[in-house]
Amino acid sequence: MTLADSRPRTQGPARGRPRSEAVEHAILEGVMKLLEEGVPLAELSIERIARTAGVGKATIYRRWNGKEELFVDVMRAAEPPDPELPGTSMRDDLVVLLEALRRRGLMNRTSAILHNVYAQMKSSPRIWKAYHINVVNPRRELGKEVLRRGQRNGELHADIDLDLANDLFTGPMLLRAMMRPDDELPEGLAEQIVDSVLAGLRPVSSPQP
Amino acid sequence: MTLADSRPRTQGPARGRPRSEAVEHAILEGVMKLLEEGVPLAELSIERIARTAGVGKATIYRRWNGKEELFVDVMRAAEPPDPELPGTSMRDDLVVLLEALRRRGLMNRTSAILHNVYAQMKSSPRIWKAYHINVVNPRRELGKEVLRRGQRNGELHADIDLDLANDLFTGPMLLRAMMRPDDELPEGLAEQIVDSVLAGLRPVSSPQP
Amino acid sequence: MTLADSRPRTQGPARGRPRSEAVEHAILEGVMKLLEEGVPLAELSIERIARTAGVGKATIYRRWNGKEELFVDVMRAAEPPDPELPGTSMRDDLVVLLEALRRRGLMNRTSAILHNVYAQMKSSPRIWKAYHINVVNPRRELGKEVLRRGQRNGELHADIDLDLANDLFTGPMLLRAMMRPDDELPEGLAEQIVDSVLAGLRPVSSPQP
Amino acid sequence: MTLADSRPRTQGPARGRPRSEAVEHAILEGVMKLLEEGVPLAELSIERIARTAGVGKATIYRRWNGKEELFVDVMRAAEPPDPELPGTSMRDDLVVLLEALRRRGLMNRTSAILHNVYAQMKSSPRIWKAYHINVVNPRRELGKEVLRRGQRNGELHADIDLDLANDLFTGPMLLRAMMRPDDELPEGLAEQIVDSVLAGLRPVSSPQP
DNA sequence: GCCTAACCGAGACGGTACGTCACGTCTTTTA
DNA sequence: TAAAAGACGTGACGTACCGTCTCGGTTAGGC
Repeated sequence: MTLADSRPRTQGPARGRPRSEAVEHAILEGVMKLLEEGVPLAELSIERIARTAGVGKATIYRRWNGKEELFVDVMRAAEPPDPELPGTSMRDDLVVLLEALRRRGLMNRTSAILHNVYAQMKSSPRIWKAYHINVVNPRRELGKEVLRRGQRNGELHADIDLDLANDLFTGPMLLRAMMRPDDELPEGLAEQIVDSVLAGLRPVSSPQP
Repeated sequence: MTLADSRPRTQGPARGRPRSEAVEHAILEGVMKLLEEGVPLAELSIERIARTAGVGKATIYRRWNGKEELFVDVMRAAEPPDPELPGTSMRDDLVVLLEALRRRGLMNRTSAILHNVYAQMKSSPRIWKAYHINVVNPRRELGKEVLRRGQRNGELHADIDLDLANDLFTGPMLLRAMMRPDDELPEGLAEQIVDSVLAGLRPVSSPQP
Repeated sequence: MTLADSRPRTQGPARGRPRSEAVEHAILEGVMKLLEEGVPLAELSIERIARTAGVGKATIYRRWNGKEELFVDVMRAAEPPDPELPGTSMRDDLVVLLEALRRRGLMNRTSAILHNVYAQMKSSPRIWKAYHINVVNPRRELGKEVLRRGQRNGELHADIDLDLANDLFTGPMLLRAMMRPDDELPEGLAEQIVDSVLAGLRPVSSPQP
Repeated sequence: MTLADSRPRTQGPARGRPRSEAVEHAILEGVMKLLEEGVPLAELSIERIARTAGVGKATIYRRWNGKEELFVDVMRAAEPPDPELPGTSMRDDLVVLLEALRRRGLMNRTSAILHNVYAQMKSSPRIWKAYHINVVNPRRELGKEVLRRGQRNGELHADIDLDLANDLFTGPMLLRAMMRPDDELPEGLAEQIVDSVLAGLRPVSSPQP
C-alpha cells in the first residue's frame, strides 16, 4: 500500500475517471531522475517535479498532501529489496544484512535520496512515523528474526534483549553510512562490526587500574 | 571563532560603525526562542527570524551567507558542554559520554535543534563539513581519547581500531536517540550498551549448528 | 431558438439518447439561483454551476461552448416579456416602454443579471452580437414601430430619423438605470423623459447672448 | 490622488525604501500596451501584466488590491483630458462635450479600455463607486456647469432639473457609443442630438388622433 | 426484446492564474 | 559605515477553474 491514495476518495464504488497508474509512476520516476541528476533536495519544488514528469500540479496534490508524503513513497520506491540471506549461520546472515546497509549507503540513487529525504521527514512526525512503519520497522524485524534464529541454534544468548542487540550491530554501520558519508566504507566493515560485537572488546586479561 | 564573520569586511582597520555584538546575540537567541516554541525548522524563514529579533534582514545577511551558516552557529550555541569525565576507568568514562548523548537526545532545546537542524544541513555539504569540524569531530576525539587511555591501562586491546571501537559505542546510542525518538531512552541504556559491547554477545558455549 | 444547441450533433436523424430538457432547465435555473443569492458574476464558474445544478461539467459544455454562450441564454430567460402597449397614443406607448425599462433596472433578478452579464459579454463580440440579435434589436424595433405609428398619426414629424429618435428616449433612461444604479429611479421618470424630449428644452423666448 | 496607495503604509514618516514611481508608471503603461495590442481584457492576468511590465507580482499587489483597483487607475490614465469649451453659447459647448464623448468612443486606446474595463468594474461596487467619484462625476459636473451657464444667459429654462437635462444630452450619445460600437458614429451626431433635444421632437401642428 | 449510439454523473487530466510568502538584493533615513 | 525598514524581481506555495477525457451506468430509438 502506498501513501498515494491518502487524499479523500468519497465513497466505496469507483466513480468518475479512475486515477492513472502511469501518471503515478511518472511522478515517482521524475523525482528519482532529478535526484540522480544531482538536484539538491531543497530545490525539488512540486512545480519542478510536475514539469519534469509532464504532469499538472493538481495531479500531484490529488495523491499526496505535500512534499513529505510524496517523499515517503519515493523512498519506498528507491529502497533496495531485502537482501537474500545465506542462512548458514546467524553470523553470516548478520554480515549480509550489514553489507546491504553498507552498499545502500554507497549507491548513488538511494544515497542521494536517503541521506536527504530522510532528513526532511524528521520535521514532520506524521511522515516520519509512516516511513518507520512502512520501511524501517520491516527491516528491523528482519534483523531481529535473524537474531532469534541465532538464539534458537545457540549462537546467541537466549536471554538477550533483541532490540538492543540489533542496535549494537546496526548502529555502528548506520553511523558510518549516514553521518560520515565521505569516509571510507571499506569492504570488510560489515564483518569487522559483526565479529567485534559478537566477541566483545574487552581484553582477555583483566584491567590494571 | 564563529561563522558570523563570513561576509567580507573590506579592509583591515575597522572603519565606520562597528557591528553590534548585541545584535548578533539577539539573532541567535531569536532562533532559539522560536525553536523552543515548537516552530518547525522548515518554517524558520530569515524574514521571521529578523522580525522576532527586531533586526533588519540585511543585518543577518551581513553576518551569515544564508540559513545554513546561521544554523551552524545556532547549533554550536545550543550544544551542551562536554561532560565531565570521572576518570575512574575507561568503562565509567564511556558510560558518562553515552549518558550525555542520551540526555542530549531528550533535551527539548537541543533535541529540537539537533534532530532537525542537523537534518537540513546534510543538503549543504559546505555546512555539513563546518558542523563536523566544529562540533562532531571534537566530540569524537574526546571519545577516542577515552579509549586510548583504556588501551594504556589495559582495559582495551592495544591493536584495536579506535574509530571503529568508538562507533561501536556511539552508534547504538545515536541510533536510538535520533531514529527512534519516541522510543524510551531508559536510564540504564548507556551502561547496557557499554557493557554489552565490552563483553560481546557470543555465548560462552560454542553454537550447535 | 436557444443557443443551447450550438454544439455539433453529428447527423440528421436523432440517434442515441436524446438530450434531457430537464437538465437544460436545471442549469439555467441554477445560474439564476446563484445570481439571486448575490454571487458575483465573476465568481460563477462552470464548475460551480455544474455543482449547483447537480450536473456534470461535460453536460454543460455539450450544450454551450462556454460561459458567455450560456449567459446569453440565461439573459434571454431572465428578460421580462415585452410590455403591453396601451395604443392610445405614441406618447403613452413610449411612457410604457420606458417604464418597463425603468422597472427592469430595479428588478432584483434581471438587474443582477443584466448589469453584470451584459458587462461580461462586451468582451466577447460573438456573444455581444448574439445578444443584440436576440434581445436588444427586437426591443429597438418595438420602439421604432411605436414611433412609426406616431409619425402616421401626426404625433411625430414624418422626416425624423427613427433610430436617433429612439435613442433620444431610450438613452437617458438607460443611462440612469445602468450607470447610476444607486440613484433613485423615481416613478415619474419615464413621463418626464418622454415629455421633455417631445417638447424640447429650449425656452420660449430666444436667448440673450 | 491615485488608488495606487490603497495598501497599508503603517505610519506617517516615510520608513524604508520608498516605492518607485517608475515602477508604477511601467505597470500602467504595460496594461495600456496590452490593451492596445488587442488583448481581450478577460485575458489580462496580473501575471501577464507583471511579465509585460518587467515587474514582480507582489509589486503590483503592494499598490492595488486586485485587478479592479488597478483598472480604475488605468482608466484614469487613459481618460482623455476635458475638452476645451468655446464658451460662445450653451449649445456650442454642449456640442463640444458630446463630440468629445463621440471621439472617445472611437479612440482605439480609450475605447478598448473603456468599453471593457468599464464593464468589469460593475461587478465590484467598491470600484464602480471609486470610478464614479474620480472620473464620471467630474465630467457630469462639467456638463451641468455648462447647462447652468445656459440658464443664466437664457438659453435654458431656469427651473429645469439639471441632472435630467444632462442625461437627455448624454444618454443618447453614450447609448450609441457604448452599446452599438459597430454602428456608425457619424460626424454630425453631436449636433443632431443637441439640436433635437433643445428643439424637441413634437411636430408644430398638434397631433390628429 | 435486443442493440447501440448518445447522454448522464463524476472526476482525473495538463494547464493557467490566483493571491501570499520568502528569497537575497537594493535603496532609503537615522544614528 | 551600520542599522531598521521595506521595496524590488523572482519563483514556489497550495487552491480553484479551465476545457478535455475517460469511467460506469442510463435511456431512448431502430431493428
